[in-house]
Amino acid sequence: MEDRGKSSEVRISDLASELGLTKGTVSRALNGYEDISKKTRKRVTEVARILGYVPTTQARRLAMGLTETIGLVLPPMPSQPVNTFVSEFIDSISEALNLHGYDLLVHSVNSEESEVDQYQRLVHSRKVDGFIILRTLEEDPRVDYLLKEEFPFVTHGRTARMAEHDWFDIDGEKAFRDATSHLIKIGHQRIGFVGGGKEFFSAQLRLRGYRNMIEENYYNNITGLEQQGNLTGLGGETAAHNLLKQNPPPTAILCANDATALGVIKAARELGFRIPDQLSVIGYDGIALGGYLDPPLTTLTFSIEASGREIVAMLLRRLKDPDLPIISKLASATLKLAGSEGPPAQA
Amino acid sequence: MEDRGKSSEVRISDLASELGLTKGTVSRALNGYEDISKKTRKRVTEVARILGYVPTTQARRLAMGLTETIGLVLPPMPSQPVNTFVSEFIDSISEALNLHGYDLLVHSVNSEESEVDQYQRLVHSRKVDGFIILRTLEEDPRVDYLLKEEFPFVTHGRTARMAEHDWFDIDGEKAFRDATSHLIKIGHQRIGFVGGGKEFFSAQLRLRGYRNMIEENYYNNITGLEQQGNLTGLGGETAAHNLLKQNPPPTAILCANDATALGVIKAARELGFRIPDQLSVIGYDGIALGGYLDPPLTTLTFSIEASGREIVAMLLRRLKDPDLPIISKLASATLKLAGSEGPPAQA
DNA sequence: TACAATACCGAAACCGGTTTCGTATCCTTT
DNA sequence: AAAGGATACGAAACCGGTTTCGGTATTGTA
Repeated sequence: MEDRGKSSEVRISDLASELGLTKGTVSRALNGYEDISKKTRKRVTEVARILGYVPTTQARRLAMGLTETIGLVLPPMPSQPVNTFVSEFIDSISEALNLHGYDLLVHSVNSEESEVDQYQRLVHSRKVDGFIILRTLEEDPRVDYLLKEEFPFVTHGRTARMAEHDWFDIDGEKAFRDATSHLIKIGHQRIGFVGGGKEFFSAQLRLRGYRNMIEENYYNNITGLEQQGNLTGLGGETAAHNLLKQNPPPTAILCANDATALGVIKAARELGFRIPDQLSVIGYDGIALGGYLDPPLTTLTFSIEASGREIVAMLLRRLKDPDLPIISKLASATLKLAGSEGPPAQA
Repeated sequence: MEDRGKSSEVRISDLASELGLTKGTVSRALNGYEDISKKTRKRVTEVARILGYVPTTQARRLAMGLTETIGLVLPPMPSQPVNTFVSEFIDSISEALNLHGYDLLVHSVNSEESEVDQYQRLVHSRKVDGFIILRTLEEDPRVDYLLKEEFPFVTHGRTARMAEHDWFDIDGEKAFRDATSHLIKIGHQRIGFVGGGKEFFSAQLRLRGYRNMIEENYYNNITGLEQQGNLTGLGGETAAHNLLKQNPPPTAILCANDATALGVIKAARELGFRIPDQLSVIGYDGIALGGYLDPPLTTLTFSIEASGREIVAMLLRRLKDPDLPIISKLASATLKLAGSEGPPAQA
């Protein structure tokens, strides 16, 4: 309403001379210092509004010694079939950050540099106050580096050093206990599992949940049903082939994520298995698209948006008070029954 | 190799006093000015390396009067089933930008503010040098605003004012001519179309391609086969219901994007149509997940990564030379035949 | 040997803000 | 009426760099 067409090029000094004040006074007036008379403050804010003055972020941040920016370095994505997670996550954290006056800086690692180099550059050039780390590994070099630098960050996912840093994670172990338990309850005995790489800690925890529940139910004499995947559709396909060629084949397969589940389903179809009659499949992630499969994908789901908000809140708390003890939060996933799982066919 | 454990807090003044020089001299030495002796320059760079000096970005940018940052404001995403586009796009543009020393700032619009407000804030606070705009509308308020401010930007997608601004787009019109032509060639006569909202210019152009090809082949007496969708799975479902309850129903349906196609396929299945025997479906976007459907989705595809690189190149050219005439590029999509389309069943 | 040219660096202003400190004016108090 | 304390603002330093300008020491030339 008040803007004058072209972008306001008005600086604080312009405002000051326009008002017959010094820029220091103008700054204090606008920032609510108590040593400014009501009358002057009103005059200043009024003229600032009319002239469309907005402080230059760069200058303000330099003077105050902060960046108000947090960094997100996108991990290299190995041609995932369904990366919807990343965009939703970015959306949610940027919204949460913006709400608190923070900006989100997104970097990606080019092929010539290592991932840690990217972090190092951002730290040294002081472009960000902190990081959010995605897809943690059990032994994570990014975590090692930032801990060494004592630089603030929060991970999405735990690591071997989780006692030393803030983290947020979904309780994948419990989630897979639940899913396994559900399958057992409806009658399955030979339940397969397709995991992620050993390096992904979260995927390992999901395996642990599956394995514990299997052992608790005395099926531990049934072996050879664990497959190492890589969290992609292709990995799911080959793993499924390995499982389904067994005799007898498993009647259900749990997958460490939905992408893997898609691969498993594809391979199962090609081998002539009907889902869910001859094979139950359960994924993990809750990608929206699962609902459009035939049958719709039963999966373990959680709110990406809530995760993002929570992580941002944790990071901002950390930035405000670096001496806080480690913060962590374990949220839970819920089993969303759709159509890709059911009782096993009668033998 | 040379770093000293904790983050380097060494400033240019530290470096200067360490060397017995002034910071001006150090700055010039590091930035390749000609009035510095070889010997001094070597000494400076050497000590800088040992101390791990890296210039503070904020200060450098303030002094030089630039931000080296470009902004991306995520458009509100109405629960899209498959947003894989956004993450891939972000990945590619951030990589391209980083390569040229630019940063990517991602904002999202919270519910209380209008989208244009978000742009306005970023412009006035001088956080970015330019924008990349996604999902253009035919009448796009973001474009109107930035043109008024004479602020640099490149759109992904055309607008009604495309003659006045830089843009990159996929030739959706040609793509849908191709797809329609393909369907006609394999024998289809009743070909349906499910579009996007009227406000999305690109979706309108896809409709135009479809319509032209239909008319050229004298099927223009066949009407009522165009449906207005909204680029989501749900929209596809309802549109498909409308089309398939006709008598006779279409034997093929073209969809303005893959999400819509998923909805169409789901609805078709529910109504008992076998794909592709009784109904051919073709999407647009080339989402990776299409390959995991049964049957795999035939779709019009293009390289998101190449698009991102191209758009970044355009924007950087624009920033370097604001007086350049309008730059634009129309890339083409290719029809990726999979399994969701085929000859119509014999009548 | 004297002088002009050149090479090299120091000093200081500047970018656009914030913040500390000092002081003049005003009001209150005794 | 003089002293004391608030009140409200100006002056200046500061954040961490870059860039212009000017001066001195060194070299080259006559």
